[in-house]
Amino acid sequence: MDKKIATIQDVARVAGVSTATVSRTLSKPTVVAAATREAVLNAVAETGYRINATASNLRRQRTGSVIVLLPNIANPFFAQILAGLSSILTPAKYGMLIADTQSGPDPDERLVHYLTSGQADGLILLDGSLSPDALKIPGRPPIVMACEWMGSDLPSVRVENGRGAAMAVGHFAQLGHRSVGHVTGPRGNVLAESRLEGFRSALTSLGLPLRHDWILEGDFSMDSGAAAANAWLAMEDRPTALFFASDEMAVGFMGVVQRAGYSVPEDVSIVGFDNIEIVQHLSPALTTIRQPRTQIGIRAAELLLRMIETGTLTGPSDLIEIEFIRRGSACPPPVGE
Amino acid sequence: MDKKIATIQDVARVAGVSTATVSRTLSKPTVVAAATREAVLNAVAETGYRINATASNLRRQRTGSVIVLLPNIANPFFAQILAGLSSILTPAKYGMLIADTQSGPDPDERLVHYLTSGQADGLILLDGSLSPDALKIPGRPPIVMACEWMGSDLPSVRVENGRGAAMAVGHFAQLGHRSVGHVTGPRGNVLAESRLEGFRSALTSLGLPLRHDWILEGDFSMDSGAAAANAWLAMEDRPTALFFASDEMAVGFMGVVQRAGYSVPEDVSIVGFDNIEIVQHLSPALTTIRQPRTQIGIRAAELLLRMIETGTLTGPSDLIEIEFIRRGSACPPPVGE
DNA sequence: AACGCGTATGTAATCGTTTGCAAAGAAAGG
DNA sequence: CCTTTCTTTGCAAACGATTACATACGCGTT
Repeated sequence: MDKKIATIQDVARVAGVSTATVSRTLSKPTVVAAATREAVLNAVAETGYRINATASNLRRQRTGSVIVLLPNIANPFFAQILAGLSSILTPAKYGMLIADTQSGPDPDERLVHYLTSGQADGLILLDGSLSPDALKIPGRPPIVMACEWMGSDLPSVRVENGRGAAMAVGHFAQLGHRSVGHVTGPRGNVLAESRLEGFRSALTSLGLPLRHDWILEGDFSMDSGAAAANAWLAMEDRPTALFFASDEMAVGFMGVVQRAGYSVPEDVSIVGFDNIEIVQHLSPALTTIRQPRTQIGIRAAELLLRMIETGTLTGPSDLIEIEFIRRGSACPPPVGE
Repeated sequence: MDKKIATIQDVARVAGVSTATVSRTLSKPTVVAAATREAVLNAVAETGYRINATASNLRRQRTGSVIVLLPNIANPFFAQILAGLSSILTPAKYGMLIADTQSGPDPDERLVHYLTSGQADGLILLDGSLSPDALKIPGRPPIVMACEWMGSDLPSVRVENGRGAAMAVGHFAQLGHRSVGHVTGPRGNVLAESRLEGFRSALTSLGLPLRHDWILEGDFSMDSGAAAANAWLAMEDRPTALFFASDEMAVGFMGVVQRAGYSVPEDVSIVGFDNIEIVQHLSPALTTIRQPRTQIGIRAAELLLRMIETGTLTGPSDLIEIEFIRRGSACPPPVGE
């Protein structure tokens, strides 16, 4: 009954070699003679030796893990990005540490904490509303943004948010809508801002009216979509089409208006953003802008690994194509309006 | 420009004390004299010292992180459990390492790998379909199951799956349904099995017919719910009520039948399981069984931390209350059927 | 003066690897 | 037979913290 776990010393003793040779056999097998190598591998099997990651990391001055900082784990939107990240990090022998900025008191402070704590070889940021000041920290590990970030030149993987908004507005215009509204993401969030900006400029370039009372503030959540629905129901002069900065808000909206006896898209056309899995199963299925979330995760992880490997803090930014997905939640506006 | 990060040695030098004193000041401040403590803290501030977790962990023979093993990160169901876990682990200074069993080739092998690799002080399992053999490993870290597991006596946090199913069936019976079907989770998954079992025994104890062709196999996903809908539509003799082993399947089902021109609940009553956030925003809002997922995560994390702290491999099992949530997706069966 | 005791600090070993350097031996060339 | 070069291995010093043990000092007691 071997209660204690074997160390490299034990393996060395069993194999009749030095610890150095064991270490080399495991890390660069080509430099040791074939016979020795075999002896060592046998000893490893016999003792059930597993390399102690902590000791290895200490000696090699690395941690073997990257931290993913996101605003809210419970948001399914991030879950798929995580899946993409994991699919790259795991095979590369990096652990994926998850931390959410919301759970603590001050999000920015959390960021600084992780930047300085040396707990990770790299960071991936999924939160679009963190302060850029944190970047000044000397000796910080490489960071990759997996979304846009205000005026920062951090390496990033992002998505054409503005163009997505323009696609939505263009679709409405093509269907004949002239009164188009927008439900935004939280103020201060870059994703929200750039979608709003895209919405605005698309409206003006298409010669459609831009009405402030048709721009409703949301926070990406379903509840805020439901709130927007109530606001919409209470309006005197309603827009016939609404572009939502997130699918979740569109879902919340649809639930309320449908239960109020209105029909989507006959009474109001809507387009979401993200293409979360569920929206294709709704009735009507939601027309939306697809963000390839797994892809975003994969690219971000690859980029970060490259930076860690080469030891640079800068890197290219990657722009990922989005796609307009036409389903059943938008149609021409009701006649006579 | 201090490129290099300060070590405990630097702090000791600046403060004019030994490294031992610095370490003690930081870990148990009461044992050092007030004046020394202040000097050390000043030195810490001056040098910008951050404790090196890797070195600390090596010396203390721990890792400071726990691994969460789940079947599929992208499943929003787990996201909230993760949030609960995180809310406990983070304040307790434990990192949360996420790994999914699906991404690799052999899930069981992954489990064994993490069990033996010594990368974590503890494990939390969210996958209901892993082999119990893995537990035999000597010297393994403590494990907590956050769901049921076949015939294992691992400490766990679980939910009254069988009772949930019985609640759903009871509700249907009370409304007057006599033909009740079930869409299951994936075969071999414990959650799925116990809900199915609960469904079966509830039917018989209520004297309702148990028909095999009314039990459809799903896999918890929306797509499988949609498939079940097509199967239902194709039936000669349809059940008037369906209990789903997951909300997601119920959503998939509802989408298909609604687009096929049927109405929920007038044509078919449905009840889901989980109470995922979205279902209250659907129309009709889904009647379901609520599992307090954040709560599950919290309890599991607390249990695991206690086990780590006391160094035991066994612990109590925690049963979390579920709740029947009546919304709008079930009503009395259509007359004349 | 000797002793005991408590408090505060320092010394140095230790955790388990990795790796620069040196040494040993073999092969090759003159 | 003496260099030179190459391959293979071992020695021992890191990596940066924690902590058992030793030491030093102050102060009260006998």
